[in-house]
Amino acid sequence: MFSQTVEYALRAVVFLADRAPAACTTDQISTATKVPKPYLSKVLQGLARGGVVQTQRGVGGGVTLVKTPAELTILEVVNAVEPLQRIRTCPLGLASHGVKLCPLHHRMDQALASVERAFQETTLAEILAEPTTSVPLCDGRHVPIEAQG
Amino acid sequence: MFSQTVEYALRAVVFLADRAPAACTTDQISTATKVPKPYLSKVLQGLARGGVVQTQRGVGGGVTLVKTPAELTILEVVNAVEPLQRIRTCPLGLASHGVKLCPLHHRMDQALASVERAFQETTLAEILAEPTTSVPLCDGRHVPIEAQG
DNA sequence: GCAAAACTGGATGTCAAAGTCCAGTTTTGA
DNA sequence: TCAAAACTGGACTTTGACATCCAGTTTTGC
Repeated sequence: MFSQTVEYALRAVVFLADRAPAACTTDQISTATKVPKPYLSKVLQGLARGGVVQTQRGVGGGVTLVKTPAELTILEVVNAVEPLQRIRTCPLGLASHGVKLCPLHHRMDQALASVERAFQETTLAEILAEPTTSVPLCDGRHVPIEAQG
Repeated sequence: MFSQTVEYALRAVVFLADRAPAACTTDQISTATKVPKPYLSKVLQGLARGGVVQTQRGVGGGVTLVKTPAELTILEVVNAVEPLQRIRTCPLGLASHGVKLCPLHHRMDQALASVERAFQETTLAEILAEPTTSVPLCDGRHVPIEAQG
């Protein structure tokens, strides 16, 4: 249902949000999120083009979020790499339908709308803050030195 | 978001529901739904394996729905050709997570759940009955002879 | 200046989904 | 019986997503 690219982009952004506002290298993100490094760099390029992250070359460089985790929604991340396509015109291309969808495609679009809404309503900060019995982020969660036992 | 195969399967089933309980040939369905005939036959084979339709060879044969339109949901059609995959385990394969999903994948799965719910709640009969200003089915809607002007 | 750290962008490889083709089987009706 | 109507199943082609590789560019610190 969701492409690998979207899954990878979200993992990377969650990791970056956890480390924000520090810059992280592609290597660090790749290791923590288990995304193949060469492909991750492509995904990050997409996120950069979409205005979600900034990159900085050279020693000490890396990737950082443009917005704070509290301002960034899942939807923005998804739309940066692979825009969520709502159904706006009849896929059969029937001129007679114009802008109005037939009942089938209307229902399908409602399902897409519910996904869009769920993604729109969730910020990265909320994901990091969510209480859970397991480790909050899928591995690689940053724990400040002073907080470690 | 939804594959071509799912889109094609739904178009075919909506058409069959409209003609139910009559049998339709692959040719008729292909023409009305604008799905390439060779590929449509593959999709229909999937629907047959999934128990959504029955096929009958030979002169006068064709494809029919196994259930009535009122009993058949969109979800059943989708699951027959391409099961909707909920996220049940951590995609990173972390043993430490067990059955509990991290917040990111929990949110993604909630989005999938909302799609599943929307599809579960809609029957083919509801799609055919839905009032709309445009033609109810995307072209090829059956109008009984006695009702034509 | 130079070497190491990092990202960039183009070329390439791999694989599954989408789509096509066709010879074969079943069924009906004349 | 036989031809036409229909579906079946396997082989093949095409396309795009996923993934890799590498030479090139930018930046920093010594």
